[in-house]
Amino acid sequence: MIQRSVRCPVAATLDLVGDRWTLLVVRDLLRGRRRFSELRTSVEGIPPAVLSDRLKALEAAGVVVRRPYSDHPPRSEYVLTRKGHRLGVVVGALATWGEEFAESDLALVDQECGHGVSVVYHCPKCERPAPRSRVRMVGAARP
Amino acid sequence: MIQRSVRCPVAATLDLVGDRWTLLVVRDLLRGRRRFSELRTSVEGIPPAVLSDRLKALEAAGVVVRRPYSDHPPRSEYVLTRKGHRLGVVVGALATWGEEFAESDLALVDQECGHGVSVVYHCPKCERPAPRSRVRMVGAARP
DNA sequence: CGTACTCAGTTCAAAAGTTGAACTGGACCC
DNA sequence: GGGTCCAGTTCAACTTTTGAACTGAGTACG
Repeated sequence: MIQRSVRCPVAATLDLVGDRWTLLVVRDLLRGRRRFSELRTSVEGIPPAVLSDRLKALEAAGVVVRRPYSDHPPRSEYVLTRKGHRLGVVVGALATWGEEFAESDLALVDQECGHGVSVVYHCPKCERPAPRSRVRMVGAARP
Repeated sequence: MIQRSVRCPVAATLDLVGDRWTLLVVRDLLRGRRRFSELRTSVEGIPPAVLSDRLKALEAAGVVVRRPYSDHPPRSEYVLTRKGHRLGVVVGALATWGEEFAESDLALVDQECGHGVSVVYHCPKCERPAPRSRVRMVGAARP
């Protein structure tokens, strides 16, 4: 994806993971898939050349690491970094919206209570949810 | 975007808003932009033909409504529906990730307390945040 | 030993999507 | 009557994606 003169975090994120198929690959890495062949079947319809490309791009972006687990024949698996795991919230937000507004039969659940969870705004300092209506995107000069 | 045989909410959402530029258009609609010319300048670099296409697709998906505000010359503005406003959490999640992991100088803030907010998992029944580590995507047969 | 099959990709031509630049056609401005 | 703004459209060049076939090393079966 083309480098924009972006300082917008949304655009910056989409530059890294906004290409077609990329977030579906991340979704399945989050679900524990690690190998090329696993991803190839679980990301339904992805052409192998695209999967290969996306994994290279995700590696270059520091979202996954490639871990060889055999030399002969050369075999690797792909594991999310911390940076990659944090994309879970993005995938979760897409899932939450899709559950409400598109046809689907998968859901996010909290394993402890078993309830369906959603993705919401949250103020970490006040330790409380921040209602949608109160949230704005603003310029914030950073060092 | 091509119709997949998907029941995955992530894929379903990406089918509607996963095309290049689409979420940047939504970002600026969330920021209150309404007119073609406003969007054209605020979504930096978007070719007008693409903006036109994306607005048509968002309208077809029920994410925006086109509201004529003049007959001669014909002029419309584009306003998010409830469905469209709910994409705020997706855009917010992309922003949260981008703030932490990519270069940016915009932030999400709660207007009431003034603090930066992030996007997190939340269990509405238990009324508490759900830690990332506890959240799983599972099959959930729906009527 | 020979054949089949798996895994992790690569190759390549055709199709689809994107870009950039120019153009349209009203309305308003002076 | 010339210039500008708005909301787009047109089109050729370019890039990306798709789908199908192929590779090459290793394992498994008989």
